[in-house]
Amino acid sequence: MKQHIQAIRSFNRFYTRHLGLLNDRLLDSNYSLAEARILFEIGTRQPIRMSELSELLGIDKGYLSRVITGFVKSGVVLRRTSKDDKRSSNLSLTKKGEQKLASLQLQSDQQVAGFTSRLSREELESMVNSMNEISLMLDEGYDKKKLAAAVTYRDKLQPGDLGYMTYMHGKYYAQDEGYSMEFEGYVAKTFFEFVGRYDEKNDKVWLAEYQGEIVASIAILRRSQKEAQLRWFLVNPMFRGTGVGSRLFDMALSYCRSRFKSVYLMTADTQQQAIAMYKRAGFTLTSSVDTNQWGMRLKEERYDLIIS
Amino acid sequence: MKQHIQAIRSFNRFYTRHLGLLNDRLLDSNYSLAEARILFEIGTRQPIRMSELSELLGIDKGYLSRVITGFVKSGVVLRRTSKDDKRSSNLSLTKKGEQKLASLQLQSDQQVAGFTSRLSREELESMVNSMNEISLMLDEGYDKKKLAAAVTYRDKLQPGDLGYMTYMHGKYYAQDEGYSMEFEGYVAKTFFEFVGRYDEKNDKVWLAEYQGEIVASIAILRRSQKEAQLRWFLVNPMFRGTGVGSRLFDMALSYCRSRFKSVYLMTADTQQQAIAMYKRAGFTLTSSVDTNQWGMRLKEERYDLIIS
DNA sequence: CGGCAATGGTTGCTTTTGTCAACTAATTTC
DNA sequence: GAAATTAGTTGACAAAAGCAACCATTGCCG
Repeated sequence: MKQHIQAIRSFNRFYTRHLGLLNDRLLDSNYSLAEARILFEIGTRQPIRMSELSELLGIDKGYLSRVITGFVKSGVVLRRTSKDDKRSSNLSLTKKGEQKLASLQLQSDQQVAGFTSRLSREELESMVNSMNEISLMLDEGYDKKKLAAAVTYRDKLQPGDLGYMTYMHGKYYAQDEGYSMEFEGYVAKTFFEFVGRYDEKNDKVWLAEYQGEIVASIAILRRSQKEAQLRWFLVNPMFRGTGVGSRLFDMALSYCRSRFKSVYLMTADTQQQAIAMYKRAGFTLTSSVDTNQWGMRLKEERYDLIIS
Repeated sequence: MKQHIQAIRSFNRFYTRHLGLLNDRLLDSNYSLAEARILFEIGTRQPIRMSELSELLGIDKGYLSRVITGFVKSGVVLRRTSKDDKRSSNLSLTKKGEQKLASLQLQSDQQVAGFTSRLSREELESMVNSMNEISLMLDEGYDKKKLAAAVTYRDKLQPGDLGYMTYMHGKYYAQDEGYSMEFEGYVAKTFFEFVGRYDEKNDKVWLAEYQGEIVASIAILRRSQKEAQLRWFLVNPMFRGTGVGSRLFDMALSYCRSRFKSVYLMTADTQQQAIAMYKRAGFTLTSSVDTNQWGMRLKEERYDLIIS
């Protein structure tokens, strides 16, 4: 915790300096940082009221008023009294303002391009992902729902997916349950078998991704004409409680309903959270066997769901 | 490219605002942002010269001079003329300065803690990783060497490692060579077999990690009393050309030299970069078979190295 | 060695940036 | 329909920052 805070403060210092460098160069354009920010916001949100601007940028309304007056005088901004509320005025850019902004944007783009030119495509992508994550998490209204909203879903398997799923199983089961590494070998085996018999028409895998990385998985395998098996249901701890898991689960179940008469799954009795979800969906315990696997004593349980 | 730049600029705007919020609250302490930054730098780097400070923080030396004079007057900073160079002076904090800084730090810590309190441990960790990456890449002196310097190495297998290695094989071989998904299944199989016969005393795996994620791997498997096989040598594209690969390769080879009479490896003729490295180390081509695997026509080659 | 250029820092002067409070006009609330 | 609130303006002022001239010292080069 403590060291995380130090790391964050160190980043804040670093980025203060970095933004300082960016802004220094901006001064060539006859616009101050504050002016450029204001111009930019008017440009992207026009028409916008002054109070919104001042709120958005955290700038004093008195100061803002003067800057806007200057903009109006120099002909880059149009100020029109609002019809709904004669106290306030709507701000928008004039043709000239659009031009000024465009050249400012270009300059800014080039600057950023300059700072990132030494990065490879992979590095750049990775950095942009990092930036997106930080914005997301530090945003005022951030909560688990926002995180979940940044998740995308797909049901088409890509190279690397099975490996990543193996990784997740190995890592999280060891982390959460203390399973030994044999478990990961076992999972690798199930995937290997799966690749051999994979039948796209019947077997389905759904994946949830965040920033290009898999954060949750589930699969349905056809076991007979009527019966399917639910497998590899796993959610990255960071995404538990976000609804990502239940969304995948729903996708899988609704596929089962359209296609099979029954579904079963194997799990360990320690998987309380998942089991609760299974039960809520109507699954019932149909067998329970004591085993001594993956370095643990546990009950291997089978749950079945008969589809009405 | 274009959209990456937009994303970066968007992040810059976001963080400008974020830092603005942080700094507003800082003003309670009677220190301006600039003063706080100066105090902080003196505190962490003392003794420090004014020219260094001005360079470090990007602050005008005239302005800095005045701020320092103020600090000296209020008794938080000590200014002593340097012995080596009578033009410059060494700055350090007085007892009082240390105290002021400590309380400033505390305040700053609490502020950051406030902004991150809603994040879970996993989220916080993920965000800090992101911040570290950004600092690294935007740092002035950044190059591949710096990236490589942030890489750590280990030879102890952890849960998840084999899965992650499978993932890397599946993803990168598909991306770089166009291999089909069967290849990943095959790799999964080799790992599964490996877990079954893994003998810590003879078989070794080395992994390179960056921000807690595996970015390169290599392994040596004992095949007989005298012979070993080199396997799973793979480097994340972002880390190619950084020396991470050759470092792993050296580790593996030096283990072989201490333990076996010969090493062999299997590869495809398309792996030009890796093959060049093998040859440089003294490996020679000993067999080459045309195959039709993983959706490709390619030569499966065997390279051997006799250890003198 | 001497002279000129460069460096480290100070100071005066200036502009930019920002704050605060008082004020007007319009709108909302009760 | 009076009181409170909101949107924006303005004047006065202070803080923050930049610029250039300047001094003292040091480094460099013929």
